[in-house]
Amino acid sequence: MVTRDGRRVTITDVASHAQVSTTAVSKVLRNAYGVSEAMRVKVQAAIDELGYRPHAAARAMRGRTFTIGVLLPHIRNPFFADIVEALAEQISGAGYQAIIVQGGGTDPKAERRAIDALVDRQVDGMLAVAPVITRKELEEIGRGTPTVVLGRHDRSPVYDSVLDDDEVGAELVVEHLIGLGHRRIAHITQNDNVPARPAALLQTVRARSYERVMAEHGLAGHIALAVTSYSEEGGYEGTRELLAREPRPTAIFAGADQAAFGVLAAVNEAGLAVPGDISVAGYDNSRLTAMAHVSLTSVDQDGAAMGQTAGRLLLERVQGRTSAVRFSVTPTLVARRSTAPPPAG
Amino acid sequence: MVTRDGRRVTITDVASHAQVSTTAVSKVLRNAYGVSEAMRVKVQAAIDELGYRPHAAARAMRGRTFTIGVLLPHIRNPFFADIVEALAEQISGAGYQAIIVQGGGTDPKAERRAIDALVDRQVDGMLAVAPVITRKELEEIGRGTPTVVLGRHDRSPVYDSVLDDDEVGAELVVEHLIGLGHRRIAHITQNDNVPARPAALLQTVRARSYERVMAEHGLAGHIALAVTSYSEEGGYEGTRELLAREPRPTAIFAGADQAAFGVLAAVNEAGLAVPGDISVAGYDNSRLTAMAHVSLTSVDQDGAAMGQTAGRLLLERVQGRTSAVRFSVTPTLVARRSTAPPPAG
DNA sequence: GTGAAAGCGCTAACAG
DNA sequence: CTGTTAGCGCTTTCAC
Repeated sequence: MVTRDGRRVTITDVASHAQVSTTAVSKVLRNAYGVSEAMRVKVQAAIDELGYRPHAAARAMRGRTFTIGVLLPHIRNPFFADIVEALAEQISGAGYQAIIVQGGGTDPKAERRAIDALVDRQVDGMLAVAPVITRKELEEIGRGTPTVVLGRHDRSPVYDSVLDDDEVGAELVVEHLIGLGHRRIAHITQNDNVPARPAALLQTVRARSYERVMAEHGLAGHIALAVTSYSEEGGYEGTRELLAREPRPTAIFAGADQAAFGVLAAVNEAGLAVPGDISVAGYDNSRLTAMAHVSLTSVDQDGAAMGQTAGRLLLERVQGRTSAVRFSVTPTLVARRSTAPPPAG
Repeated sequence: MVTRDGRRVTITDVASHAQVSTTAVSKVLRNAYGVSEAMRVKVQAAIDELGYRPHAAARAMRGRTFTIGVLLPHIRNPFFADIVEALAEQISGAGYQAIIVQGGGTDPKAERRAIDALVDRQVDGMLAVAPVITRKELEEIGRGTPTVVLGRHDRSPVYDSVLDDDEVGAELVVEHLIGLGHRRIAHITQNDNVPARPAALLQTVRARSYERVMAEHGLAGHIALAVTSYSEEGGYEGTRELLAREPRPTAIFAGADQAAFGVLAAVNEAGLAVPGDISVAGYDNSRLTAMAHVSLTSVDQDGAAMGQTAGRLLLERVQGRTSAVRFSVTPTLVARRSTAPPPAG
């Protein structure tokens, strides 16, 4: 990949080595129309011999970069790994590479900077996971760069959407707990003060769905929300708050597994047993739920299907599709040992 | 950031808008030497007014990309998040952006592709976290792109190294367990069949250190290794294997927290208590260790310091430093409730 | 089917 | 201190 004089091998080196024009090499590289088999073989041989790889930045000046940018709020949630892995797998076949940038968690300014960084690097497409900026901003970006938004509930004619049916997911959990006999079911949610409309955020959908199902079962009076965050600390703090109420809940539904782990810690610390005294459920079905000391009831939302679909949609966009599509996965409940009937009395 | 006709705003637009040359704009952008204050103000006004952002790919053709590439084996380990966050924080002040690519975990081919992707995108510097390719390959890459390697124990005059003193870390754990009275202490390690020399890998260093300390205390006969992987599944499988031995260990030291969580699950499933029947210790001091149902004894290796240092070293390299440096953090033991004296008898 | 040449947006000499 | 100009490596007309 370097010439005798230490320079990087360029398309010109390949061309002169194969005794053809740079145009011909370029065409072979891109499988473009109009190259004879003989030419293809000759050029490919030169490419292999010199170990040539196209210079992505130079490509970016004219055509594609063969790069898909992924915006993640952070890389702490293993659930994101499922999404990214499936995406990478899906696009690699077409010669695409995924690059990841971290947005600022819940800070819209930092998120915007991260997205701009991708746009400035001329990614051919972008997957934005649970972004918090406004729909208007996303559309502005989507007009310039093919975009898939994952995990938001607002609709747009500009970008594609991939999401989990959080309404159903939350419903599954609450119905499950009610079915076990629980009435005092609490919920831990996340409240960000972000530009995006609350109804567009998955945490809002989960919380509203929780409230709705409670009300439908005549349990509106037992609605108890702890508004912290989808993190271990958030789950821990929220639980301490909920346990201090009188009477305390017999079940806690955390909006995310990470928060549920914090719930387990707080419940345990309070000298209470799971599920003997308190049932606990999470959301995401991350690997640790199965592994946890007390295996955790959770909602599976098939991150692999979401990531794979996002990849496919982006490739389609690069291919030229301009209409927006919306893909929703239906979650399923995975009941484990952390939920059981409430204690008698 | 787009002109009336939908084109992206370029340096030429800014120049004509401010009635100056593109050179002047370029100099202002880069804080280069030789611009009057008046010029700076005028150009900056035009930049702000037009919402101009430099085109990273175009920059890459001539000078810097202001991009640092980070290679991660995968994004499942939250410990990596500490490193990346600290790195991003450190370099953002200098106007740098971090982009992350996933190597193939333990697959050297995929890892090499991921690294090449960064090089092809002209990153100004690269942080390779726990790479598994050979030192020779790393040096080849390091000659072309400023490189910091994190978590490897081999030395190189070409790239910088940032690492945890895994020898000390493992020693702390084993001494701690021996101090509590344990003799049958088992260790769960990871064995990859990778191009890198085993001695260069942190898991080997931890395992060798475990064996050494055991031997030093006359416990060579009690050395028990389960060779699986640093993952929940690896910890789980390794533990089932260890518990089947006769007599079974009274303590299990997992080489990574993720594996330790699998240990907890397997121990629990076997109807044994932690730490009543079996003490468990991990490595990494990830946040969940404090939160876990049974809070986990672990080794803290200050990922933030490592990430921050990696960022600083990379900026120094970009600035022109060519000599290689090596930075090692000294780990500390964080004893929690998962370790206690062995059961009597 | 093939190649010559223009040009993407920027930076780095170099002149003025 | 400021501007003119060449050219980075590639893709894309457009001749041949």
